[in-house]
Amino acid sequence: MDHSEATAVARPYHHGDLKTALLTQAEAILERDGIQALTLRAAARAAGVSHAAPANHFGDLTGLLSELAAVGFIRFSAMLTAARATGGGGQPSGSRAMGQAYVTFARTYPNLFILMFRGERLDTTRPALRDAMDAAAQALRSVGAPPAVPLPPLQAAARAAARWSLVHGFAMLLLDGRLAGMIGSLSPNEDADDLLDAVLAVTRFDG
Amino acid sequence: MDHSEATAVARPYHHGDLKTALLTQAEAILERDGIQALTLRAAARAAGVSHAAPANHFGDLTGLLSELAAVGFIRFSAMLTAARATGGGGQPSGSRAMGQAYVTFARTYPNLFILMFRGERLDTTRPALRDAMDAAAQALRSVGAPPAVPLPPLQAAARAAARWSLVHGFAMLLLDGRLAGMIGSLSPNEDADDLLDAVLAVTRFDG
DNA sequence: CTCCAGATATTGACATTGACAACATATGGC
DNA sequence: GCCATATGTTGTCAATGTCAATATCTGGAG
Repeated sequence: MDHSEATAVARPYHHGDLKTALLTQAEAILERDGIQALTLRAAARAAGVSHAAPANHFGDLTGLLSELAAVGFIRFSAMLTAARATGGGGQPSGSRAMGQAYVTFARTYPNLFILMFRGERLDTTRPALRDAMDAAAQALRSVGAPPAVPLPPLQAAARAAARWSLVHGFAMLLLDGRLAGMIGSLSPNEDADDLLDAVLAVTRFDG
Repeated sequence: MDHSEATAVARPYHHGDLKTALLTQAEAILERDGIQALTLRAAARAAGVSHAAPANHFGDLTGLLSELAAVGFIRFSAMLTAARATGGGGQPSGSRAMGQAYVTFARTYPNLFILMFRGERLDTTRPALRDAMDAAAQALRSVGAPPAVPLPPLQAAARAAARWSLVHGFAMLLLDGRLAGMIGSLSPNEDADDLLDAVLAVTRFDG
């Protein structure tokens, strides 16, 4: 990996690990300046390479965004899995902890989260993205203790979809500022986390 | 409104109702070709005017998208209000009917719905958009019968946020294809509407 | 060790777009 | 009737995605 010297003076023709560097810079641009500022050329500039260099690693802009979303899904899966392990003691096997982790991820990496869940500009046939999404889906699916008596498929699917929809909708509305009014009307010492706690406490999936 | 003839042969220098025409064409482009195809110049072409004409009515691209989102919110409010009136008899004052109307709107105008709920490219300080969003928020807020004994603010906010998050998250995940696997695993004669019905039936907000 | 095929990076070009400036034309109030 | 203003056009510029042609490096076959 290390080519002795010649790394500092005149940068070598080949970068060495440009794909990783581009993804790192792309995420920095995404969170600092927004999705509209995340262009192939901006990532290339940030990495110190020519404007066409990214094409070798990602093909087109969709490729770069898809690989970046894959990075996000891997990180997302790790956070969800860690939350399930930590909040293990609870009744619905870490369901609350995972809901909080879901929203925490969205608030920590807001633009990345939106990119991940906006299929529009993603190519889900890319293996890296497909695999990362599968991992995240599996982490999510492991929520909720299996009921004593097995439910009919529609009921089981409904509970899973309802749990996911609740936290996903909350995260999306929060990121878009749609809950700002509601949060502003609470006590001054209550914030979005408290609202989420109350939402999770108030909602039951046992129709 | 009608300037006798001279409308058919050589189009007059002034369009007459260009703002409306541009919005109509913009929505057609949005739903037919996707958000990335909705450009100022494409809308101008579709309306048969020069590439810089839209600037007179919308300023910049954000202006066009914001006005289009406003049109969407007005239509959205009308659908929600109609659903509440129709499904009135139910227990939680049309809550189920409004949830279904919410998702029906999203499925009928998917790209418009996503545009409306992606603040990124919208200017919510535009009066038209601000007003339309306020109307929609009020239509949504009118869901759920006020409880017999008034709840503490956090509880009340939590129920409202939970209802909204549930249907919004379902709509978003559905539009993004994230529920496709779940729906595919149901009976062949069950679809997204059935899953939504089951989700709404299974979920209670009475923690 | 040599050499070359492929991977990696650069340069240059082109069409498209958003935005702006300068100008043309129609409209409505006085 | 006349002009301030709204509305529409033409021309231009920088930025971007994408492609083609070219340059440079790397690793393995011989």
